[in-house]
Amino acid sequence: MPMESRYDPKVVEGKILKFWEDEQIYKFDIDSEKEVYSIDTPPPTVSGDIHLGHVFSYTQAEFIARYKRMRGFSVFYPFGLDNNGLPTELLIEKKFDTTAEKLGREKFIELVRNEVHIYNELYINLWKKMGVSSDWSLLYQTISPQVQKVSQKSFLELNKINRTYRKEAPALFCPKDKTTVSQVELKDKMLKSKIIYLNFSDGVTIATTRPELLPACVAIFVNPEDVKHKGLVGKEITVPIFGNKVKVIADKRVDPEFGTGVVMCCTFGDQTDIEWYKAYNLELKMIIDERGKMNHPYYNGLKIKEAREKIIQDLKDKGFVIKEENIEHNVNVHDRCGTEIEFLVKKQWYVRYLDLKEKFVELGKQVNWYPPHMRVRLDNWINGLQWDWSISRQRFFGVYFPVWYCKSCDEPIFADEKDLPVNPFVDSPKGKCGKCGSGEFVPETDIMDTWATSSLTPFINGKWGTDDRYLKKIFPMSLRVQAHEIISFWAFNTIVKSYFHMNSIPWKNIMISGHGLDAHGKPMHKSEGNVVKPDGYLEKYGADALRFWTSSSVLGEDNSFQEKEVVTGSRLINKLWNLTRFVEMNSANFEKQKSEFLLDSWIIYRLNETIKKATEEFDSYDYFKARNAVERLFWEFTNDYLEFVKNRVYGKDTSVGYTLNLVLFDLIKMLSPFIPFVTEEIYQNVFISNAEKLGSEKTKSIHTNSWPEEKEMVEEKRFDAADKLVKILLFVRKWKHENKMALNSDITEITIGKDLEGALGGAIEEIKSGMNIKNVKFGDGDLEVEEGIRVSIKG
RNA sequence: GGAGGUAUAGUCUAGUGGUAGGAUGACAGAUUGACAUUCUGUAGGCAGGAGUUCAAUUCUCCUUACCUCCACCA
Repeated sequence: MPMESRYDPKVVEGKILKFWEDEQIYKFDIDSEKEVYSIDTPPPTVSGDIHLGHVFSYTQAEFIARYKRMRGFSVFYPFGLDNNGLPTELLIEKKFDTTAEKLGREKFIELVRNEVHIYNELYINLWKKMGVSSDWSLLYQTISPQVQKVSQKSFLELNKINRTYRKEAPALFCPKDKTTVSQVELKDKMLKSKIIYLNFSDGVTIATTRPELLPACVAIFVNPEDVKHKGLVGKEITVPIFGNKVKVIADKRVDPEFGTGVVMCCTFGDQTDIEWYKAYNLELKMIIDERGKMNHPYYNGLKIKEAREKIIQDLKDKGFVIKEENIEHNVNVHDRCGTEIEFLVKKQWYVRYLDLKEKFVELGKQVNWYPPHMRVRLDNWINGLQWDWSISRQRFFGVYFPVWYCKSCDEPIFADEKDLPVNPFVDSPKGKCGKCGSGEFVPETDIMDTWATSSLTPFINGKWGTDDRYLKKIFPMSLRVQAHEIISFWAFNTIVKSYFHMNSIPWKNIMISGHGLDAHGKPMHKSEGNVVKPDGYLEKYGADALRFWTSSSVLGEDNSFQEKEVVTGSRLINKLWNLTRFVEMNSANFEKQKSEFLLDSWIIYRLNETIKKATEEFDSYDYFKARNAVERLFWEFTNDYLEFVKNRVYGKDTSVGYTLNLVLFDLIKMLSPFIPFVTEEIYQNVFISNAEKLGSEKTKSIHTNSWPEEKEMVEEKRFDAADKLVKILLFVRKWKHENKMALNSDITEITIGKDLEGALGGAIEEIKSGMNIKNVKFGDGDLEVEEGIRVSIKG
């Protein structure tokens, strides 16, 4: 088939995509006898915000998938979408300028469900266009009933093995919007405030910005290193106005330099209060209610700010105030309305795992980490864990707990596994409360933490509880791919769940990608306005060229996006295209044969070296080093070897035809994981008909063809001679350039050092033909090519 | 504040205990029997300081800057 004179990615990539889909090239066959290679990829959060950073890390896994497929594995490569979480909620709230609270739970959920597919399509289309070789029939979504079922099943199993419990815990709460909020909805804000120095008993002075919380004071803290206050530890101090006594405890979270170095802990004024409450098992005194009003009798239902004014006045009147200062400090406010966040106490579900820290570290070590140092982050995270995993979220759009509570005694009732997935707002439990016999129930209103579900991706992919054949085939998965900032969440929680459910590590290998940065090396953030969208570049240069950029740094390193890098990619693609055209035009007819030419041995030897190197690097997930090796051979092949054998090509020498096709086919194969479209097009045009002649199977697609194997060995001695020949030819080329001669002009005579006569004496014709040299002789060379190689040249 | 990472030509990136490789841009030249989205060549670089060593860009420590995660001032 004659090739088009120009390669147009816009036309070809669309055509190839359709071909892949029609022929189901990437279909996973559950019944295949081949060894399975299963990949656990991150389901991107559907937030409407796709940028080149995503493309960067996702395609890195893609290279591996394609490599493993060519190595003969049955590759299980599913894709997922994480669309059940808060980002999706916020996306829809923003689009319709509404909130879940305004619309009401059921209406809101319906709206999200109806809208989210629009965004799903954006993601899927982009990944398809990028050439992601997933089996799209394996696509999962975290809002789907199947995934909810897996997630609820996991919860029930954890409950069965006594790994869940319910406990009162603080929830973030916005007193203005009267809603619970999540951590990602917070932002820092500098606020002007007053800090009041209060006189407690025993000569203790405490500085506080929240005097209204005084009735909720449950303890007093000092730093253990603080010499000034060492004597206080263990004493009981009396709280002003309210007169109750609280203990003094030493804790390193206290900054001895701030205020007076003595802190009161009120449940709950801020994050530290919560930590202390948990760490020291302190009494709980909640004095702010869900409407943002004080419910302590002292305040008689005042709002927070009014309460502050009242108590300050009261404290002043009674002489407890020593001084007040104006300060500016950072506080957490609700992103949407700027109101200072308060804490509420709600009963929430936890997964008990604090007793297993050592086990988790050990499991982390059983996984192979690429790059290895990334494991340290997991270790640090696990070792620093201070409490169990809270999996309740006071939001709307997510996986429901399969739980109801008895209306009269609050006893939890769990759903039956065979009824999953359940919606506790719609479905009801069967029978009566096992504790009190009541028949009335209320649903759990919280939803599960998004990590409680996404930590189950191996189980979701394994169709756990639906078609366990999958789980048997793919678990533990061969590879997890993810970015580094979520090691402590996604990677860790997946290890936790796999341990509880399967007593196993979830995957054998984990590959951690870096971030794609903007052109100035800054991370892409919406708020910075430096988010680079892929679409324009995809349109302009095609997916192959864009993938060239994503493969241009080592695994785990960040890489800044440079359009020029994409241009470099498209030049390589263009060169590859034209090289193939040249070979096809001149050497379409070749026969397998042994070549007597030194240059042929040289390029075959180099090919073998490259295959070996690329294979090794790919096996350790170092796609970039593999690419580098292949790229180097590619340029040697086209700029050096091909130029030196051109006269043989024009002379229709069939032995050069065979070598050209043999090397080029392997080059195409080795480049195909990186630039899958153009290599497929070349394969379909040229190599599919010659595949068998070149020692490969004739497969439908290059991507299901075999990874190259090393060719017949070239003796070291023969390669050494060939390598010297190449160096001499390169030297002559440079000499021509320095003497302002055309590269195809004639050289009268070259004299090669006599000591090389043994090695090169039989290759006179090759030397002549390689650089258009009229006469070659051996004798004394006056120019040094390199140590041991000397020549003289007559122009 | 804690943990981890990074620092290499104008720019983007490899790599090494002993002459630092590639891309891109710059400059010079060649070419029209595949390719001007070509080819050949030239110039240009290891953040700063201390230490270990015969030898440090590489190993150790410190400083500075940036990135990620965690914590965050009562």
